[in-house]
Amino acid sequence: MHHHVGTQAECCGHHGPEEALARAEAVCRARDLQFTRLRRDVLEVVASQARPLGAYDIAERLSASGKRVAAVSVYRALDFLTENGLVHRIASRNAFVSCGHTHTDGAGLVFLICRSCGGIDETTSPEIEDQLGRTLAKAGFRPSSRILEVEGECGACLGRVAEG
Amino acid sequence: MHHHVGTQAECCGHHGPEEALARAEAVCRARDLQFTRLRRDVLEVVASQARPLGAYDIAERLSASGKRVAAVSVYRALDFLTENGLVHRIASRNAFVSCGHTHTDGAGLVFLICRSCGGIDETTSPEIEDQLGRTLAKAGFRPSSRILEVEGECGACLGRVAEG
DNA sequence: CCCACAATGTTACAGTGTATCAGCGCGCAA
DNA sequence: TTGCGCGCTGATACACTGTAACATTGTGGG
Repeated sequence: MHHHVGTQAECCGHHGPEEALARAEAVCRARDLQFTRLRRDVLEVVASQARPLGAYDIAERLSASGKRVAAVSVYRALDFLTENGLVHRIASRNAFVSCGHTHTDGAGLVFLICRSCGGIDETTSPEIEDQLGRTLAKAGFRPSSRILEVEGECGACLGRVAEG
Repeated sequence: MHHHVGTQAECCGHHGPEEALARAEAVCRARDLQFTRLRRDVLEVVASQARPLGAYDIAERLSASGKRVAAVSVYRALDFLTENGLVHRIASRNAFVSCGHTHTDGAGLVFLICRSCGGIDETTSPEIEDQLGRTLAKAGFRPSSRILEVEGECGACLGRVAEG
C-alpha cells in the first residue's frame, strides 16, 4: 500500500527518499546505467517532497548547498529519471514527483493532486485501465502513452476540515 | 456522434467552425456574456483545425490578416472560452482545441491525440467515469477536475499504414 | 597512456504564460 | 449630452519552462 503517513507531517501517501534511492540504485545496476551524483541528488530532492517540484525549484534547492546547479542539468537528470520510471512528470503542473511504485511498466497510473496541501498521491486501477482500453478499441485508437491527473482534496485535508 | 469525416481531409473526428461558433453564440446569449470579435476570431481559428494550436500560433494566424494580435489577448480570449467550455486546453501539448460536444458540464472527457497526423479526438466514457469515481472514493479523494489524455495512433492513420 | 564516449558545465535562446497599466467602447444615470 | 463605471483590448515588460549548441570533465577499455 502506498498510503501511510510520512515522517514530515505530509497529508498524502509519500515514500521517503531512502526507498526511492534504493530502488534507483537497483534499477541502474540491473540495466547497467550510471547512477551519478547529480542524478542521485535530483532524485533525493524530488523524493523528499510529497508535492511536485518544478525543475527550477529543484535547481535552487541543489544550489543552496554551495555549488550552483543549472536548470539545464536538472532537466537532463530528470529526463534520465523519467525514462527509467523513477520520477514522473505532472503535465498539469509542469512539475515532477518521485515514483512511489516498484515499477511494473509505467502504464495505468493515476495521479491525485490535492488543492489544499499540494501533496500528490499515485495509484493504479486495472479497472480503469480495462475500461479505457475498451473505449480506445471502440474508437479504433491505438494508445502508446497516457496521462490521468485528478485535482481535488485529499482525504487528510478533508478530514482536517471536518474536525475544524 | 462526434466521429465523422470533416470537409478538409482531416483524419480524426472534427467539427467545423460554423458549429462551434453557433454553439458559442448560444452559450453567451444564454449566460449573458459578450461574444466579442476577438473571442469569435480566436474560436474560429481554433475550430478550423483538427489539431491543437498553441496560443502563439493562434496569435500569428490572426495577425496574418493585417492587424496584429498579441499573444496576451489570445490568452485572455482562451481563458474566457475555456471557462465556458467552448475550448479545451491540452496539458500534454500546451495547446488548445475547440470543444466538440454540446456541453454537459466538462467532466468525463477523454482526449485522443494522434502522433501521426497530430489530430485530436474528444470522447466520453461513463464507464471510465464510474471506475474513476470508485477509485477516488476508495482513496478518500474528492475530485474537482481531471484530465485524461491519450497519445497514440488514430484509426485513420492506422488504416492508411495498413493499406500502404 | 590514449582514445571513445557518456555526463556535466555554461551560455544563449525559444516557447509558454502572467502582471501591470493605459486606452477604448458602451451602457447608464444624472 | 455629459460624465461615470465597467468590461474588453492594446502594449510593454517580465517570469517561468524547456532546449540547442558547444566546451569541459570524467570514466572505462584498448
